[in-house]
Amino acid sequence: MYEIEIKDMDMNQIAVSGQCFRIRRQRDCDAVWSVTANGEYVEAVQQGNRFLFSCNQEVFDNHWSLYFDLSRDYGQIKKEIDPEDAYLQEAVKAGWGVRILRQDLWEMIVTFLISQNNNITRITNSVEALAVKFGQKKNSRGLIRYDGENWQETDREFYTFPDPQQIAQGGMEALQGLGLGYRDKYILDMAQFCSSQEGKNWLTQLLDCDYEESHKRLMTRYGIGRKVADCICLFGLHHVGAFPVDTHVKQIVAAYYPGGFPLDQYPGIAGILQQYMFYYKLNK
DNA sequence: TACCAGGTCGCTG
DNA sequence: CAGCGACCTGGT
Repeated sequence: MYEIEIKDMDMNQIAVSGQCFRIRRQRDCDAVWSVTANGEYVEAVQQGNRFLFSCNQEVFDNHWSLYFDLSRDYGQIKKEIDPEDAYLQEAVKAGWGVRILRQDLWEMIVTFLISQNNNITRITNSVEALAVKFGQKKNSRGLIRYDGENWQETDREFYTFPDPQQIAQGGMEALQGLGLGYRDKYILDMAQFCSSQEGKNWLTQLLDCDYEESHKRLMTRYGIGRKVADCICLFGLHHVGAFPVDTHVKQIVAAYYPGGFPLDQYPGIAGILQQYMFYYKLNK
């Protein structure tokens, strides 16, 4: 176990902010969060700014610290927001603990292919169904309460998110029954492409492209339009200047930003502000 | 019963 | 290039 103090972070807000679909409350205990990412698993308990993780400090420093984007000062971001912008200020007040996680590129590609014209409950179910069906079952450590106040480690099982080959393996047939709907063909096409050498290179090279270039390259693939490409840039490549405009953001802009959202005012951080607004709209 | 959900595709004008 | 209907599916 490892205990650490972290500012500007709230597990619940992150879990329901619509950027990740594999952070959820541990089924046996509401206070425990289970997090699956990059082939690893950890559980966490939060009390205010204090967090207890089920991994040791070395694993936390090498893995989870990066995942939770701890090197970025979100307090500073908040200070850069226009104090006159009432809606954004309200959004930050509500979603003060939202961060942009550093998630796996391939997982984000598949996840946001699933997300189109869909809702968060169904996306979550489909992502988990993919993991259970095609992912690898692994063992890790979790947290369990042993008296009123203290925690100890316990064994857990989890499923990794499947790689392209694992998803492509069974063809269209294997993708039925996962609630993917018509998106199944996009996912199969992407899985087959990313299993090829050309696709592997494409994935690797995306990591080195700037926002403009990666957005352009993502858009060339079947099933990825402007919005999904922006989500992949923001959540899978950590281009936090990307500003995905979905149905909710459209509604926000229409209601509160008659002249359009002032993107010019926030170069390089618009995606973080978008996340505050998105969280606020869905959870107020 | 219709409409909606973190949209995109394919077709039409 | 812009506009528009179709689209899996589960929930209100």
